Amino acid sequence: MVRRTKADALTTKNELLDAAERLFSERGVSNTSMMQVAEAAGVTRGAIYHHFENKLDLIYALMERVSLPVDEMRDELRAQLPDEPLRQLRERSLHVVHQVQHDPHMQALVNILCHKCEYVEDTLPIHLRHLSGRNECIEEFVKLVELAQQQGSVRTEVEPRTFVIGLFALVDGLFYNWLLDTDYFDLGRAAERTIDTYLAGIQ
Amino acid sequence: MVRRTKADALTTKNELLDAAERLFSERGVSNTSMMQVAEAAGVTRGAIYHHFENKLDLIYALMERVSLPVDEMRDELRAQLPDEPLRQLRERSLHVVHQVQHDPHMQALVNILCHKCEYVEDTLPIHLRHLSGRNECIEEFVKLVELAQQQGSVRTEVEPRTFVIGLFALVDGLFYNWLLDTDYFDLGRAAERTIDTYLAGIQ
DNA sequence: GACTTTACATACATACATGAATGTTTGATT
DNA sequence: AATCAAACATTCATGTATGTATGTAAAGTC
Repeated sequence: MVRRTKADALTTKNELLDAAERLFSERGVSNTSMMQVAEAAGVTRGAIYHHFENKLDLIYALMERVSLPVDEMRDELRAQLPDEPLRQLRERSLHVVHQVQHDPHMQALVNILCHKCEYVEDTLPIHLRHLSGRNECIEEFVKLVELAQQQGSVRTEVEPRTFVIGLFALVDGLFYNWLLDTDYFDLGRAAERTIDTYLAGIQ
Repeated sequence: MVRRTKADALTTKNELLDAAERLFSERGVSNTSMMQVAEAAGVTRGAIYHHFENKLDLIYALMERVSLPVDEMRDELRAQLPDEPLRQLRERSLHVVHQVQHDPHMQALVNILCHKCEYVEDTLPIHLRHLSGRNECIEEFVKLVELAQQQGSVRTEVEPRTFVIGLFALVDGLFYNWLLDTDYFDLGRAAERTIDTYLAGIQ
């Protein structure tokens, strides 16, 4: 099989991304060769190197496919619950949890970043992106907690930043452990209970 | 350099372990070859394959060097605080946090397991060990929460298991994020505050 | 003191993975 | 209709990791 229309090329590219997502998530990034990805997508290595520069570029493209809907959710909740900053925190956290639990792409990607990919110098650009996204989100959350504090619904001795770091740690930790063994507990249920417990601790 | 006494051999073995710990933690497991470990320890590859069967065996040996002091702490606290199960939880959690923060070996190992090693089929024995240790510990913690519930210091609608999973997630998440950038927040301080917040949520 | 074993070093065979170079076919353009 | 370029396939050159086999000198053993 040789060369196709532009639409077909896009199909090939997506099949490559799907295959990469699956193989990386199943067998690990450094344990999966470009050839294996190509074979799984039904093409040769030539196809991959035509669409992506190298493995890093491929992972990078995987990330681009997902992380968009986070921002919409923020704006939506901000409009819906303008006077309840803590509920915005809660709903945004639970929303991400819900995505990871039910969206296969999201789940595979978080799994890759969490368990199937080593944090080394080569992958720095990817992880820098990860970190900057996280930090940005933390800043937003801190503002929400400060707002709640001004409203009097959060004790004044609570440090907003430390509290938010804990919330992120809780969610990340739930992902981390759940992805190790998705049968060990129900993610959505555990997230709801534990986040509410954590939130109850500052009120 | 050729062959030495038994004591020297043990030194060589430990230098190999130190080198592996450092390189794995700095550059990732699959990104570090046996030869690099050997060179860093000042020996040739032959030395490694003499002391360890392969890379997995080496990682396994790294784990053996550390995880012992956890059990002592449990027994000690159980004796010291027999009537305060929640404080046992708190102190045990904070103790592990303290270890990760201040013991270089522990920190490197957690870093390796967390960020520098892919969870794939090859490394299954290692991760199974990790999981079984975790689950065992979770069971102990659940018993402590149930005890606290019987004492009336924890609300009855709290599910002990879910609560404990959250506590583990919180601690794991703190490790996970702190190890990504140890300057971003102070681990010990954040752990103390957030764990107390979480515990306050069930009282 | 002879013999065996330990503790490595050296050398080799094999197996992949990568990246680039080159070839080929067909859609797109004019 | 001719040309160009996209979309791959194929091939090759290179580097590198692994495991093993073999060599060797000193330590242990009796």
